[in-house]
Amino acid sequence: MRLNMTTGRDLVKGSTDSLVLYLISEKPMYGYQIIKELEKKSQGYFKFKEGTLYPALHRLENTGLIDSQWEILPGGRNRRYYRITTKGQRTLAEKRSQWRDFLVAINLVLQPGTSDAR
Amino acid sequence: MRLNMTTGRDLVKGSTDSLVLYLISEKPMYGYQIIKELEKKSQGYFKFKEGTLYPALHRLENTGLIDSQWEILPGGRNRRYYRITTKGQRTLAEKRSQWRDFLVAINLVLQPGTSDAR
DNA sequence: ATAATATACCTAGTTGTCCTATGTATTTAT
DNA sequence: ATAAATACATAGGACAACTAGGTATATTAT
Repeated sequence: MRLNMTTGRDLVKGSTDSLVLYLISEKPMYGYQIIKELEKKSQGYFKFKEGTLYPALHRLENTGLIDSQWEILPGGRNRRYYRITTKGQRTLAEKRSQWRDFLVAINLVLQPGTSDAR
Repeated sequence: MRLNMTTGRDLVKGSTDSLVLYLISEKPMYGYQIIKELEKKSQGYFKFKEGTLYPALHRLENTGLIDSQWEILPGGRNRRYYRITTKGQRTLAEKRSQWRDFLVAINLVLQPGTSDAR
């Protein structure tokens, strides 16, 4: 039943917004494209579900970190392009440093050093 | 309102069980001790809430990754010591490799290389 | 003495993210 | 003709994390 036991995908929780924000910061992208790009760049590791990505995009837009613009394609298959905002860039920078802090903390714990404060 | 915006503690989500499992694997510990040790080792970064840790411990015990034994102290303040099981050790090893895979994937995405598969 | 803090356990209820499943609609490949 | 890919969307359920409360003893500060 529990599929996620061995995949380790739960680690993704909490990093979704950062990853998406980062990708969009490189160049404006639409949802479906983000899913494909993330999968390609990570060599198959990240396979975002639509039920994960689209709510995340709406979340990011609602908090003003990204904004969007529809591109009307010939036919009915339109695309919604997302662009990072100035606020989003500030937040992304913040998230980068948070990520570094997190890694440092993890390494401190895993470090087989003294557990005594000095 | 949203306090967690700047703390970056959401990154912890998904790594709680691994951290706890790792700590216990070093030596048997009781809940309160785990909270304090994690805080000390991480130099203040990890400050697990009781509402986070105790359910996590019960979760790990229910899935057979750890087991517990009460230590009766003189007075009424007893301690419940947790020990990693064989199954827990296997799972911990798995989680280590998942963590490595996750870091690799993240770095692949953040790498400013070609996004073309080769 | 007494109040506050630290130690030590616990859980019910809320919140929020992620996934499943489903829906709509067009285009391309078989 | 039919399946798969492209492209968007959301309702519902599962589950982890936190808030906030509870119980009880020991220690430290006032």
